[in-house]
Amino acid sequence: MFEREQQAIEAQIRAYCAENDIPLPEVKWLPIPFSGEWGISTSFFAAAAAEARTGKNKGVPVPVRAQEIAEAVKTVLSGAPGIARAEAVKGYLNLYFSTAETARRVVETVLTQGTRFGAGAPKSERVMVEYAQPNTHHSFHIGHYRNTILGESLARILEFAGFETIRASYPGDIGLGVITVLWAYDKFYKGQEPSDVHERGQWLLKIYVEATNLLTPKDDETPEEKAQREQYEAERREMYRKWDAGDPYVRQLWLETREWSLIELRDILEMMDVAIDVWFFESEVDEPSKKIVEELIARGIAEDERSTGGPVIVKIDEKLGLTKEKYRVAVILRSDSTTLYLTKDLALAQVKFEQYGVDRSIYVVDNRQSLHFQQAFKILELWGFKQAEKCFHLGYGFVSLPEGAMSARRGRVVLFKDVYDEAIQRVLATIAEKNPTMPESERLGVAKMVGMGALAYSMLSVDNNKDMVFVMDEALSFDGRTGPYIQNAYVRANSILRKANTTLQAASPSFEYPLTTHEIELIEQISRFPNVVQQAADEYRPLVVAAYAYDLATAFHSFYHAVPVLQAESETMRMARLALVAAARQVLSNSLRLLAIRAPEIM
RNA sequence: GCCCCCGUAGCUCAACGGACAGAGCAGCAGCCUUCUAAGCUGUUGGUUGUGGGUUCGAAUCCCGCCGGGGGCGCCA
Repeated sequence: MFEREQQAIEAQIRAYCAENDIPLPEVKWLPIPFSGEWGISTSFFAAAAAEARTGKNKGVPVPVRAQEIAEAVKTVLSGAPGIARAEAVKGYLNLYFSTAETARRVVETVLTQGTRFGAGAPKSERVMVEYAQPNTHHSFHIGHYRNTILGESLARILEFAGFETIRASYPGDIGLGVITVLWAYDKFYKGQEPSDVHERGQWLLKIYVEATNLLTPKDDETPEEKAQREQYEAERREMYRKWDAGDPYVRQLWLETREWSLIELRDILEMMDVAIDVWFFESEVDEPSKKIVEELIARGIAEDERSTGGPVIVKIDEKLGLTKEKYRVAVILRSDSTTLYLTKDLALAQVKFEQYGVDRSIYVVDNRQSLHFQQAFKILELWGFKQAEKCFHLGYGFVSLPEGAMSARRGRVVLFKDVYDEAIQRVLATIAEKNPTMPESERLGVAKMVGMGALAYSMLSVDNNKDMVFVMDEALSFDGRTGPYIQNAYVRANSILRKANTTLQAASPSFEYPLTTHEIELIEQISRFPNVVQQAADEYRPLVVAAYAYDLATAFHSFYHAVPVLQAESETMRMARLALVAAARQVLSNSLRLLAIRAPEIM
């Protein structure tokens, strides 16, 4: 927040250490815990340890020496600008800010910068985030939701941190699963499709499940059943072959059914407030990827076993000279010369870097595919694609259900649309109970925002790489550490400001009065936001923002409960607190936005 | 067999290598003539799976083990 002062202090510390021959590795600033006042702190353990290694001060324990240094530095720093007092405790140097000045600067900065408060300086790097990769001809389930909300939040964070960000969606619109649906639809269901967008999408999923059953060998199969199944299997293969050859009938059938899925997907993305910049389709990189395979064969990286009925493979470990198996052998073309998921990812990487000129490419895809991406990136490297090192797989734990893994085939999936509908119903019920005076015209809109807020937060408040079990009652809880709790803080702030009926920008607030600990804590939280954004962007972790938003909301709720604003005892305090409330509302709004959660004006 | 992820309070999860490991839920006790009680305050609950190592300092980094999940030649 106060970088200039902080740097000046840092320079003074360095100067002191240099004069006294104390090696100082780095100055790391931390907020002072056990608050009640605020400030920054740093420790001298590293310096004391480094000094001990040089042989100086033999026999003096490091913590003791660290405390000595802290005390010495403290005397040097007395009277530094912006610092009310300094103390040396247990090897730490704590610098307490002067409260009135700090409070004014924090609040003013937020109100001046508004929606841009916390944003990072523009970085000259273009980042692509790929997420939202559901298969077409299926329905969007809660696992796809985690992927999409994670990717969207990450994209918003990176963008806000200053990176030029491109959001990419990569629906799986071709592959054996898609062909399976096409085959069954064409054979058994053509012309029977439901009219509702979502029902139609879900209907395709039902067809997929049925078709898969018809095609899966059964234990007690009769010879007739076996013959029937093999006949179906042959038809499915034939359909894939025709698609691959560009057969007009199959292609038309495919485009039409694909569009049903895409219509549903676009509708869902809109519900989630997600705006994709670039749509890639697997089918579009199908042909280009075959060219890469040819090149890999020609250059001896891939081995073509098709003449003996085998596929085209890359023996990655062998090419890298590894003795232990790590990347293994990857199949990059089926024996019938059709491409695989991996094949297409090779071409897609090329498109991203060469056609869209990105500097970095992030793939938000669940952890189970980590081998796939390691293989893809290594093959690209072997191929000589130098940006391979700029590809990053952001894995996350998959979502399962209390009864086990989701399985479309067994009909055991939780569809996003069902959760969405349920969320809205629950919020409407809660509104009826808690805020019966809310106008009817507002209710649905608020219910959507709050319901989606609860769901989004339940996903984003768990670290990416952790698996999660989806339980409706937990995901749609409105109490405690949840999205609605944060939204409610925003609403309460908004309510005060609405009733204040004053314009704030007139005078700059004065905090020249004894601040309560609640005000101090709230200002402390507000001032953390820019660093939080930076950390989240560096680590690719929306969780950092999610945790912060909750802490900020907690600080606000406590403040709200304990500190009168409209009824403050003096006009100065009233104006200062109104400004603080406005600042808190702004930062709550900014952090919710990074989580792709909307902030309702009332709830 | 090899590779990846996870293991922290009864449950679900946090914790830039730093000060007393924190929240929510569940439990218990309080707070609505005052800005929205979707809230606030207090309280119960821990040998961070385990054994070593590195470090002034380890839940965090390294190695081994145990337990759970996932992946491993023509699914995506």
